[in-house]
Amino acid sequence: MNIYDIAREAGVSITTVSRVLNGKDNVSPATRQKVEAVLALHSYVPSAIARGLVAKSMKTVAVLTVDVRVPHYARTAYAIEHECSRRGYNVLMCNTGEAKEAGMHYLEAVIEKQVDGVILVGSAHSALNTESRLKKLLVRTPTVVANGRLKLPNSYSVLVDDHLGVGLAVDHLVQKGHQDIVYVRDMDTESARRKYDGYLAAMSRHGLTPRMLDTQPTLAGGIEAAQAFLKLKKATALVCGEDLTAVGVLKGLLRAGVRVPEDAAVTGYNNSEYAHICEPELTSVDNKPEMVGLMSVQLLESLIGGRADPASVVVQPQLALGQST
Amino acid sequence: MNIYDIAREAGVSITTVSRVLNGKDNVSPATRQKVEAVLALHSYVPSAIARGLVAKSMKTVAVLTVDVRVPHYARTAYAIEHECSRRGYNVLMCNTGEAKEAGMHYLEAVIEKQVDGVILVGSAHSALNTESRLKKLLVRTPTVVANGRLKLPNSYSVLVDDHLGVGLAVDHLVQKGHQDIVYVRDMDTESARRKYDGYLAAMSRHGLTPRMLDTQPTLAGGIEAAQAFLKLKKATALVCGEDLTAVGVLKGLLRAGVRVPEDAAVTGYNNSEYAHICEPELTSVDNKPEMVGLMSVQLLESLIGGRADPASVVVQPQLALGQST
DNA sequence: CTGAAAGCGCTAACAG
DNA sequence: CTGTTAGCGCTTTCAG
Repeated sequence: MNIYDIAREAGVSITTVSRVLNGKDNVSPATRQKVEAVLALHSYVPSAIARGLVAKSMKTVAVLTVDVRVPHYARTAYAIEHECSRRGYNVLMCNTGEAKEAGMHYLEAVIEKQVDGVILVGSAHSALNTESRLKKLLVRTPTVVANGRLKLPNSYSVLVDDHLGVGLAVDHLVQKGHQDIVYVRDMDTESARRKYDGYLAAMSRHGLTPRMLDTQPTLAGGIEAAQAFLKLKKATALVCGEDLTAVGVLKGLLRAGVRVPEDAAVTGYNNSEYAHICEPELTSVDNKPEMVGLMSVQLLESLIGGRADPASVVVQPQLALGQST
Repeated sequence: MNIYDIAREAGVSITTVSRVLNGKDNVSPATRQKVEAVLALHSYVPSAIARGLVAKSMKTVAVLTVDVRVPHYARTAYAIEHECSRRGYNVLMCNTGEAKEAGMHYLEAVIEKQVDGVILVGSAHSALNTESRLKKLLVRTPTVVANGRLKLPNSYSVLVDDHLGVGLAVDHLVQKGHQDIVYVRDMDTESARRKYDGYLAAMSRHGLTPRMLDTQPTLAGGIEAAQAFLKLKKATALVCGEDLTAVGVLKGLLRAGVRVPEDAAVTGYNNSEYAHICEPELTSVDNKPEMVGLMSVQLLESLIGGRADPASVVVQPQLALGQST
């Protein structure tokens, strides 16, 4: 059942049907009614593909995350989808994993589908910068990177000031009287580097000596970090790069009989559900994924619309206090 | 840059370019090479929209969940996307929320886009059964419901045996010596009803008296349930309908100084990350979202392919032991 | 092995 | 207000 069938059945031209379909006003009430009756009778659904061919747009944007199962990405992706939907776009979800090849593969697929824009979530995607094909692939497609950067002429970023974020955690601990604050480094992305730099800067600002423990961003990684922490002399607080790691640290400390926050304080990052599930609840840096998602879509649409002065945006994180500090 | 430009530049017909693009074998090596050179030179990307118009398929499926931020849905959606991608499909992500209207709205949008199929995740979508438009909307679109049902001729389900799942939890508690096992009911979906029925059946099977507490599927809801539980006389265990609720219950018990599992045992449902984050870790029913996602895609593709005998599938949950029982 | 021509379902000038 | 006519970029007969 296509527009021709409808036109024939209503005894009008396809142009008229198209006009009714698109709510144009240059159709007489009588004709409109006649056409609408036929439309309703068959529950007619126009083909967005055919429309897309003409309009060169399917009103679709692609969102690439490493893995939507990671709560922080899920929140960002949700916010993006929500805002896109509000603006009449649908969202293609892509879980790229860590491998660059997979990311490129997804990009190729969605570029073929002529998505109106692409949002890359997470600084893990910065690795794509080394792909020479990338430039050619994305020349015609507006791209926004949420919390990362891409060196391309038509790509912009929404960045979270992670440097400041970790600083907030350190300042808070110092204010609580801590001096020997250890950083638990758990990832190796661009964003993770900004966090660590933020820690170093904050410690130096307070005239304190930085110390760092390396581990994995998992529960087990956190537990190991806690064990390592307990062997350090007179360290009293841990600043973690991820909530999950912080929860692991908490577990490790509690299992060793260390009281939190009395004997040791812990901070997390992301202020995810994880931070609220554990007991005591974590003090964590809220890096505003909903805001980042919203801004990303705003930025993307201004790029799609070819509007002037799209500028990269920086979101300010906030410290969310829990009982772990 | 379209197929005409390539054809002109390579000095061949568009038909030949199309053949090269699609890897057909009826092209001479020389011609193929010539065309491929031009293709590569311009990093040519064919338009999936134009192809879609001819093929009447964009190799896309829509996945509707209430909210991807819920870990269980995120895991299911991830599994679906992963499997779809493997089979050459892209996935449209839709967060419908609880309202039926929103669900219908998303369905209309993706049906217009001629998705090859739709996967509805979660029994919350069963509410759509009351929508009369639904039937007309989905007549031509293969539909799979993951953990729910839709009364439509061309829709099939992948169901989790939640009745059995809760039964496993009860059996385990009974085996541990518990008699007074309370059910914490936290949702009102089809799946939640199956869980409660499973509880009742299991209790009756063991000749025990069922008791039930009603609350919300949130941390706060769990905490309230724990408080209510403590007022009951001689109850020693709680079976919860969701991990998040169970974590709340745990929190409530620990805060009241009740030791888990010594004084009271708790089980969750979903075996999500939540279950592992809390201390002690939860014994939880693993309802296999990855398996459900995989089966859903398999089923959907057999529907799309018009293959014979697609049948609804039932997945068996398993009990994942933690330290909370 | 190669190309001409028709058409997928729709929108958009351009005439009436 | 309405219809005719071209495409949008591609695949697919059907002839050579």
